Amino acid sequence: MEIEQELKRAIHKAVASLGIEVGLDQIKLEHPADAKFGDYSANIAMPLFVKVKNQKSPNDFLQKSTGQAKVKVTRPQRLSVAMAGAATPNQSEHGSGQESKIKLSDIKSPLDLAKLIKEEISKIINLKSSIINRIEAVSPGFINFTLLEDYLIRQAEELLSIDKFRQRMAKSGKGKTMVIDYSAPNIAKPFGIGHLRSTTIGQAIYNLYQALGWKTIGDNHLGDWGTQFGKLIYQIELKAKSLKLPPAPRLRRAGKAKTGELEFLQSLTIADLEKLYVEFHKEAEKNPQLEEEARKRFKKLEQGDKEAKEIWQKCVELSLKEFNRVYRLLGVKIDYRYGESFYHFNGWMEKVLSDVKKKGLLKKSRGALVIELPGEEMPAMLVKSDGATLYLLRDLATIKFRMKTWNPDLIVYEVGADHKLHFKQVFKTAVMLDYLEAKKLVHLAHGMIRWKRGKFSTRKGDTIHLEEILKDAVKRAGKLVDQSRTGKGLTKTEKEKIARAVGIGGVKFNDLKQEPERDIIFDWERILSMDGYSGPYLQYTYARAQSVLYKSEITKSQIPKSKSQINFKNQISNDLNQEELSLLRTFYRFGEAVTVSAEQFSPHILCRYLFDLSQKFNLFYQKHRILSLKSEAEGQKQEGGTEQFRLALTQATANILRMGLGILGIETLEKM
RNA sequence: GCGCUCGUAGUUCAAUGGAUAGAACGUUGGAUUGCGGAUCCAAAAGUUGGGGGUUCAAGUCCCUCCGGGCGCACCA
Repeated sequence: MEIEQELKRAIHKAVASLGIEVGLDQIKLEHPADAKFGDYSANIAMPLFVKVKNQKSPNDFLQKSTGQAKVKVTRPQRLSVAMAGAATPNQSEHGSGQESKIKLSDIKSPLDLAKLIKEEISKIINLKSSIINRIEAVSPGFINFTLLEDYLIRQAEELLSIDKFRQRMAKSGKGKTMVIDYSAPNIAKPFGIGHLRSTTIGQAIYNLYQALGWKTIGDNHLGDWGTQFGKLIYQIELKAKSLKLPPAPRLRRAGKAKTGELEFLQSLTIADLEKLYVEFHKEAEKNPQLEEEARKRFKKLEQGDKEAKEIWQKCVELSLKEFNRVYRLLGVKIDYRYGESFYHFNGWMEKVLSDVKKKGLLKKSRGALVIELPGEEMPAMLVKSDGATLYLLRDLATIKFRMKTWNPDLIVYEVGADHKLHFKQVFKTAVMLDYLEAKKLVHLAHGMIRWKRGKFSTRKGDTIHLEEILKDAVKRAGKLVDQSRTGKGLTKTEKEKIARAVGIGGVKFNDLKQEPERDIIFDWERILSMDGYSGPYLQYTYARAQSVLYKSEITKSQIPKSKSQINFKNQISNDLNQEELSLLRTFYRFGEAVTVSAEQFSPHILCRYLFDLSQKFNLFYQKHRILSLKSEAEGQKQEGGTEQFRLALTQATANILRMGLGILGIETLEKM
């Protein structure tokens, strides 16, 4: 990554020495899609050419540049060009006896300018020729850089030790703290497929920032407070009444806790709660009065009613049991679990309300407490007209709490796109209350998993349980292991472990490989797919690489800990072949893939990278022998250097896959 | 109605404003007395929803139309 900065500085200097001023931040480098164009490419000559041309007739330039200023407002980069005239001091300052044959004024095309810049860059970069092999100016005006093989090899060597590489990667985020709010299933509702995205993407973002050296704090903001409990309480009361069961707390006080409503409560499962919730909504459709009843029950709960609290608690218990099962299956562990109720029981919402009052922002509207947001039609509602709280208030309380507890540089919400408006309101309000600056708040809104017709609705009961999918995935993976040719020598427990890692890894990867914001149409086959661009493909590549490394030790009877000591030094006797080179050219971009994934909150970028690497490795593997053959006569053996070198390539690939998959929350297997 | 968002091969998706729009699945054909065939290679497949504009350069930015999705205070 340092190389990129260095190149940019060189280009900047080169351009300046031609008497053209551009900001360093306006120099852009990219990796050309086609490897024949080198490793880095700069397009600076093309926009500059236009500017340089226009400067020739001053009037023209004025018109053009003002006209463009208008257009460019929306663009991030704006070129400011101050071209030196023929006899400015600028020119003489840089002009030496070595001045290029082509003059700036003679330039006819972007390509000419690119050539001119290239000449200047060559002068600068020649001094550090241990990095760049070739610089070319090509039509229509790109300047392409090809890295030196030696440099690529040095980069690859860094990857031979995972620990060292991790330390290096963790430099950029030192001292920064991020809180990420993810998963957040709702109590008394099943852990549906909708929460898969928040959980896997959120965990990946968490891991990405951690890899970059941030202090990361994961907080599972459970939906364990709110009017939905009013609905459940109502429905449970109704059921208990129809069973002629007296309310629980009274019985308990009377020492007869084993019967009645309490027993009914004890007998409930999460599936029952789900059913009750759906039943409520069915009834409420016919009789809107029920919504009112539910609101009353929630208000009772919020005011501390014992009976209501008992039912609530039971619901929380039941749900947590289910959630923990799913998290265990997923292999996800979230640092904290401050649910919404935490902010009720600890008085955080009152604190927020008093802040609002102090700022003079509290308004009453149709009996409810709201804040008016400048530029927004709708005010943000904090408290309902009946005095019960709303989730916006709880989210504000959450921000206040998180700032006080961790003082993070960034708070990320991995929550579905259907909450966009909500978070817009939350963020705006939090800034108005001076809790933090707007730039510290990010809503990473993932698209919905939905049917062809529309989104899943818990209210109608048409959810798909995540647990069911995960179990199915493990089952399918199990079948694959049985069929696999290497599966034969494995024990039953080994097979089970593999099936689990492959099944769960497959589901997770499937969710991560797509850009987060787009909707996903639910497709049973797709979510369980295990070939092509999939988790198991990457896992397979890793296992294959490990297998080669393992064998290399057996044949050479090396001790295991020497594995990571394979190195490139003085090992290359021949020219690199195309596949070796393409691996080397992929290796050094790993850190960049991690950084970009994190910055853009897009794990799919890392997914792409890892898949690309795997494809390249598999092709390399197919075309070239890594280990020398024992049976071959001494003289015919691969030269030792080649084997060492290829083993190092294999080791680097395996290490990247292990780190990368680790970040994605996917297990790697030594055998599968 | 208003706001946000998406529309790319048969399907599912990529593509920091750059070069010939790339993958995977599916289809067709091929590869192994060698390190794991859960692999690899090749081929066919595209008017990037339509139209206009900005730009040296547009799938990408702007406008407009069409089509899907999400949201629009007393659920979360």
